[in-house]
Amino acid sequence: MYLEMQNRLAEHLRGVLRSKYDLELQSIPIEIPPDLKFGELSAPVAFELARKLRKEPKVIAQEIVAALGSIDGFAGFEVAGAGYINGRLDRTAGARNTALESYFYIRLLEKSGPVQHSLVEHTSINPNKAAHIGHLRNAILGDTFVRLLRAAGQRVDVQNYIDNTGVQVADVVVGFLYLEGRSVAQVRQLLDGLKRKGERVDYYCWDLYAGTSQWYEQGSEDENAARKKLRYATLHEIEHGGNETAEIAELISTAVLKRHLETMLRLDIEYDFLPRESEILRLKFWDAAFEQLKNTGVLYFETEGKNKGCWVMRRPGAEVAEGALDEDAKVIVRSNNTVTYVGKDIAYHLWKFGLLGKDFGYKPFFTYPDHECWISAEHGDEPHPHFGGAQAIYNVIDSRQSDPQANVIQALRGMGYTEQADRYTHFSYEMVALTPRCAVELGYSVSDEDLARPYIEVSGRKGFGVKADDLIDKLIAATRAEVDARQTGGADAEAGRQRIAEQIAIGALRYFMLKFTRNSVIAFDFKDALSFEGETGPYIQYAVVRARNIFRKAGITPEAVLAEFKAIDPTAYLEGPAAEDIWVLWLRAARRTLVLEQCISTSEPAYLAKHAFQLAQEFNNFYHKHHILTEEDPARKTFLLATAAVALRELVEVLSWLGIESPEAM
RNA sequence: GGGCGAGUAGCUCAAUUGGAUAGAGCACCGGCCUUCUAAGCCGGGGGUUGUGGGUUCGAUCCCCGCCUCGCCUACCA
Repeated sequence: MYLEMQNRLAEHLRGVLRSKYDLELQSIPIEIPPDLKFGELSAPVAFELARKLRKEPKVIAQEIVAALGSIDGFAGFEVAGAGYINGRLDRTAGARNTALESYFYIRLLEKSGPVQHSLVEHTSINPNKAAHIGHLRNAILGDTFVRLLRAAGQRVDVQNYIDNTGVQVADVVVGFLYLEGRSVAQVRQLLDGLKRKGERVDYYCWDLYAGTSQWYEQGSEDENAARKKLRYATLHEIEHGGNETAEIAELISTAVLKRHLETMLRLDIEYDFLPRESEILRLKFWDAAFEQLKNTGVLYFETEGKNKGCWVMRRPGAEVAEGALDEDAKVIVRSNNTVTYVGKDIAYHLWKFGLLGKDFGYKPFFTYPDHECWISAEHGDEPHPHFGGAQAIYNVIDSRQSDPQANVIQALRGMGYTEQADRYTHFSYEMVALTPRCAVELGYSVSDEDLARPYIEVSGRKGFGVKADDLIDKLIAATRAEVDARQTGGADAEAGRQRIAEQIAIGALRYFMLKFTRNSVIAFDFKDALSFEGETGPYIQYAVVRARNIFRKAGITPEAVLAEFKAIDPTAYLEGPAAEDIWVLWLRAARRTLVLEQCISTSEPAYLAKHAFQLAQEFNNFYHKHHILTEEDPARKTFLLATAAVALRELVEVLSWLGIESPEAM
């Protein structure tokens, strides 16, 4: 409702400016005033025009208000402060519209035109160790953004890129081959053994990877040099394929990848397609990209300076005089003819936009209750769904990768794909680090230098961090204890309690990862993450449960109440000082699509998290002040029930967009 | 050296992207359970928004200088 009214006001203002001053403004910002005494919507447009029209803002505002007349849905307009144009809504109409909004989905961008096809890539954990809290932030941000795009009516493919031939996988393979001295058969045996015992392969690799990383530095200088050589020899065998080393890499990376999918499924996170580095290499994506890059002049062969013999590209924003040597250029093809990571990434991104002229093979890999997740293959199965060829892409990758991401975008732009470059979003976010206190708590030895820092970066290489499954287990144990203590659902609700504890635990975790804006570093601490009070997921879920209890006890459904609400006149209950706090709740409820649009245009899910919290807060406030079931005036009771119904509907819907379930009881 | 980000209440973070009196949570202090569940509600103290200038009707936000911190910047992947 809010978004609709905002657009309506902006359109009318545009019309007034056109007819009265012959002015055409690009955008007419409409804001929500800081206090309800200023109305529900406000336009500071008069300030902007003051200089142009050489009049006082206040005078301009008065002229505009006079010309505005009356607008459907608004009770009136007035000038306040130094020249704000404040609009008051017709509260009765506003409440009725809000109550009418579909109980489940409202398609925000139903406007006109075809449905946008977007591709979101997230998670992308190297398949050589267990997922940790940093990966959780990535996956939760990505998954939530997918939900937001889908809520707005977009068609979205979810991809999880797998670097199964990189140095990280090579390191763990070195561990199996040379530290543990295992053959392919023995690795296979180990995997079977772990499976039988119900142990997690990714945990096993976590330790082995950290051990191997240490091993590279543990020996004498000569030994270390030899070990590094082994490392790169292993890497090249994996890249090349068709040998035992590559076979071990395939076994391990596939087993670990399955574990990652299981971990993420605990958080209700699913994928459609898993493109792998190995197929990008074997299907020769690079060769196709290289031709295009050379033909468009994005890449040039350097004949002088430190990059002599390499194919390089200019960095974005670099200013180099014509004909001068650009020593700072980015190397894409090394002098030994091998391709850098950015080079392969350019090829991959051409594929994402359907510009490469090549495609993956596809095989089914992981089955979800309602769909299949496919994986890339050199020779795929038929038939298969088609991925790639998207109009817009979002890469959920931490901010440390902003440089290579910018290079890829620059390359696309240079090749003439400017529209695609504009629709390429590096959805960047800051890392999750540990507070020194948390690191000590976990038993890591922490240097004095690190103890003085606000946070310490996690490191898979050092085996330093909190594993995702450990955190989830811990959260569920804590919520289960709380649920048991409260005897949630009655004394013999044993079976349901585990389910509820899981819903609350996941709600707490997802909310925790979403409440911070993307470019704020999360300094992780168990105390904060295990908190269920205040600005947390469980606080919001609790509000839902409270609302549901009202309807349970009243013996009526929210839908039935909203149907009854149509028949009463709520005007008397929406006006006057006593009604302000209730009207505030209605207004908040009416803001969902406005917030959704904001989240999508800024790629910032945190706004919706904040919205959910504020809505819950205002509902709790309302819950306390107005006792519904004892209300004697039947019309007023219907009005109060309708208020609760709208709040409940919005809470459940917004939580679902955040990937958080709404438990039946708490 | 260059690039990006950050610096806001004791702590952790917001601030509708330049708007009206800078707000939440935690922590601390004090109240509220015979009521639709206290994972809750109400009240209280807490601020020179790192710093110095500039731009304008208006700056936490934009520009310049300085200070502090983090990350990126290799023909490694």
